[in-house]
Amino acid sequence: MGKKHQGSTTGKPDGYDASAFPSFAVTVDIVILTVVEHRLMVLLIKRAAEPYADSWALPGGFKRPDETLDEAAARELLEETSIAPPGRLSLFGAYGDPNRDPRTNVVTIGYLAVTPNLANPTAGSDAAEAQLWSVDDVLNGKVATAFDHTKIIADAVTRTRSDLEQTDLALSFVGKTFTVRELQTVFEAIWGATLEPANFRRSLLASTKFIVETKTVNASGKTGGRPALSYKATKAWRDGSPIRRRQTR
Amino acid sequence: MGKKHQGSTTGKPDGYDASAFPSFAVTVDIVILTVVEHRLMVLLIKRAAEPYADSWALPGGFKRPDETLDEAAARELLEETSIAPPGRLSLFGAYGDPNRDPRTNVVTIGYLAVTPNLANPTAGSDAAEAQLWSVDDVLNGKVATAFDHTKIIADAVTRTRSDLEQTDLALSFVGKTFTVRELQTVFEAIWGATLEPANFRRSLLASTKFIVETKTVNASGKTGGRPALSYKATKAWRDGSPIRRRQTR
DNA sequence: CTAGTTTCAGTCATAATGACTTAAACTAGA
DNA sequence: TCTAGTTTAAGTCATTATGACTGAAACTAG
Repeated sequence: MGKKHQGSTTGKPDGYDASAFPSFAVTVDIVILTVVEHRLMVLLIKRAAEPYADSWALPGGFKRPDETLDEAAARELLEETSIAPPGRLSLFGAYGDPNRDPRTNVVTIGYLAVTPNLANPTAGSDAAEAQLWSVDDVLNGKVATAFDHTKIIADAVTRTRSDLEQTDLALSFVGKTFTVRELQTVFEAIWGATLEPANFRRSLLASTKFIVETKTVNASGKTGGRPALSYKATKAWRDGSPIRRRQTR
Repeated sequence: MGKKHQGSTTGKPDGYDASAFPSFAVTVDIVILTVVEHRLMVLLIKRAAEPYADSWALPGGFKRPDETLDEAAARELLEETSIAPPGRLSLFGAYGDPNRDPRTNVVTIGYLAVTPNLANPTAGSDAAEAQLWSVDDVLNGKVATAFDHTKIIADAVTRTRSDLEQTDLALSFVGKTFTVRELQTVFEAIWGATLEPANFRRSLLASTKFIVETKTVNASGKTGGRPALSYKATKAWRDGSPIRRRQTR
């Protein structure tokens, strides 16, 4: 605690002089993830204007002075994608590199949203502008993204991988009822791993039941094989995921 | 994707008109944690000026336009506490509620820093202004904090509890060499739990060695008992903590 | 009716964990 | 100097969790 402080101990201005500190634009960017056909996908929107015209960008926009960051994220999600407030909309990062936006100083807050594999996620009046992309392709640079959005998506995926093990995030990727295989597909797609179906099932149905059978019928386009039972999650998942990521030793 | 977008698909301005979007001050606030005598402590600075004069606040300050958020956090940490760049300085949250600062629109980014239990952490020329407080006391409202800093500290602690299980964060709380008991104290203080010393030791020294003995002597003010061996961490910790938090079933 | 596929269920050996017990090495006081 | 108390280190045992399989059950497609 050697150095002396200037005025306020927090460095914030004592008075109201708005010109005494640099000003920034603040935006929220939303990483919407879903699993489609065993692949983790992210929703991106094609930019029409410069900079980064024709590049693919995360949905998002400016925070307003009279709303919280959470509210801004929920509002932008609805405005730009028509996706209803999902069960989960969580902040995972902040990005403020000086030149991340060539126009002005923009600090953006990254939010993570997850939706079940919708029947036709990109269908809509703006279908041509919004599209699901494979996360692998985005992170491998096969998709031209705007700003530092590749980095933001990478961080969101890292958080998602971790939250799979720590929370009940996996349930956000499936519907209210689901089959064991559907759940396993989520873990496999996000972790990029293959799990033993029998062991996976056992972990969910061990002494502490993480899922219980339901009578609902699952109408999936099956290709053959024994029909899967339909399950729903119990509250046990609140205390941590039953599925552990196997560390590569 | 129902609603139409106005101009830019990301909601960012197409031109350069700085008045087209609301401006904010952006600050970084740093939660510095350490463990002293079995208790998790946080470093706070007494505010001299309004608002919240005489309240206790997190060290922090304004981000400059020409620096990254990480750089701003490192700079403010050094300026306000003279703490050298710690091994870890990680972003854990962002706070932008409309009225969190009564003077102007301030969005703050929360950073977590951790230091070993220094011999005399608050000693220095400004000792009267900076002080370690028990995290429990802060979260129980026994300390008058400025702004929404109690909430920020709570989030930092939540992240710390989680990172203890996921990363090698625990090592940041101790020196380069340490005793098994010192490490256990860190886990116990942060998780608010008691661990079996024998099992704790076994987890660290199992087939995969997370710590190895060193020849250095630990000069701690002992009160009696068998002298503890000195250990240092191995790289095995990179793949996840050997100590798991026991879920309260 | 048969082959193929997928879900569901069980076995077995090994690893990890919680709860203890015991030994070792020191300090402090009688 | 001896003894009680304390702390670290090390070992035991039963239970649970996990990886790797095997096999039965229930469907589809030809």
